[in-house]
Amino acid sequence: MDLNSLGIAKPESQTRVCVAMSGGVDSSAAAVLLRNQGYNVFGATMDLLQPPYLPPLSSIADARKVADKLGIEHHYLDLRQQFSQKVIDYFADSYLRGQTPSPCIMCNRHIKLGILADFARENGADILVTGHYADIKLSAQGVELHRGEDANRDQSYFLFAVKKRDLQMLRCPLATFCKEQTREIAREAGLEIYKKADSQDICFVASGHYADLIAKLRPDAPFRPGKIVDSSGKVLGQHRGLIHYTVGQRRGMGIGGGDILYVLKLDVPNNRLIVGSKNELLTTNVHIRNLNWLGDKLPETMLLDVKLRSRQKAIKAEVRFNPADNSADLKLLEDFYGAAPGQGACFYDGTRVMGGGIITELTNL
RNA sequence: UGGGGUGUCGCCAAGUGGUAAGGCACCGGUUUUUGGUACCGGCAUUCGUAGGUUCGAAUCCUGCCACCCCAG
Repeated sequence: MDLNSLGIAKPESQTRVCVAMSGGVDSSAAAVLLRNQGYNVFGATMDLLQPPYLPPLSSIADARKVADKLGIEHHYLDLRQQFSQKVIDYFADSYLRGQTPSPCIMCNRHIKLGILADFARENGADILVTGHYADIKLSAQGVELHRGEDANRDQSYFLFAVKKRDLQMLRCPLATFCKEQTREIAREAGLEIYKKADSQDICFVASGHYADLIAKLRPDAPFRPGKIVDSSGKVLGQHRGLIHYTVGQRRGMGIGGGDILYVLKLDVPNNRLIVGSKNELLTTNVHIRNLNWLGDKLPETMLLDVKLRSRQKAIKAEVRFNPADNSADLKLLEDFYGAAPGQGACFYDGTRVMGGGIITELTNL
């Protein structure tokens, strides 16, 4: 039996596809595409937000309208509790430790894939489709996750922590379209949402006010002003509370007169912000935990390209894996400034995402 | 009190008669499924102050003020 366009050995009409429908342009267009190809499509919309977070922007209603218009089955999932635990709690607790969380990575692992993938399987789906901009390639060994063609829009970084099992059923059909084409698909299908604005920023935080949210959730977080010191301990100024800073940050310290200063470290126990020159920010070794491997067999060591921040280009690194505790040590072979604990380290072998982990410690030489 | 020095944007700092460089900070923007980085743009009609000389001064002269150093 030949494989259909989604890599399943069944006719389209018997291939059941769950589309994660946010109510936005991308996921709606994805639903259009698959329905038009004759797949047995159903939509699932996750309800993620509840007070005191941002209101859900009417996207659930939009998703339902789109499903109706397309004439496909639609399911509503109330995941507010799970989202709050797996993403928002993680986000807040990370700040308590003086780290810089990547909520989108956790959301993709636990919610958008994780729970939703389980739901899709329970409802007989062979495939889960999302609007992510990343390239899924099928090989004899299974599904491979690759970078999206357009490096500017590539979202593969945010998917490295997805469970291998969930990745097997993931497809991202938008990876070959540009945004205009995607909108056109939605418009041609008669969907009103075709001109909706792109989403951005953290979905549960009003732009520019994440500290307010943490203050509500974790009154014990490091909000108190304290000293800004250089690496020798010399006091240079006052910070507004460690919560407002991240390693590698340059602005917001208000210290002028000398060279450019960057945040080197958040010293939570002493409530001090340690700053220094760009040279001091150079990171040579990074330790990661929560290793997620998407390749076939975990090697002992491997030369990989690693992306340590979403918008930073990948650099070469020698990675030594420690399967015993699911960690890895990276020796960076190119200059990298400002790796921040809490951020994701995504591994690439060429265009393929091999997995990654969460940065916990740095060594600057 | 005597001798010397300094006073230019929040900070550092060019500029010694021709009509205020630059850096840092700050602000704004671009990029963006993480408020980082990067990139772009803005930012002293005014040079401690009051007078004077001059066609024209932050730059020369005088008084005053402030701070610093040495002496006492």
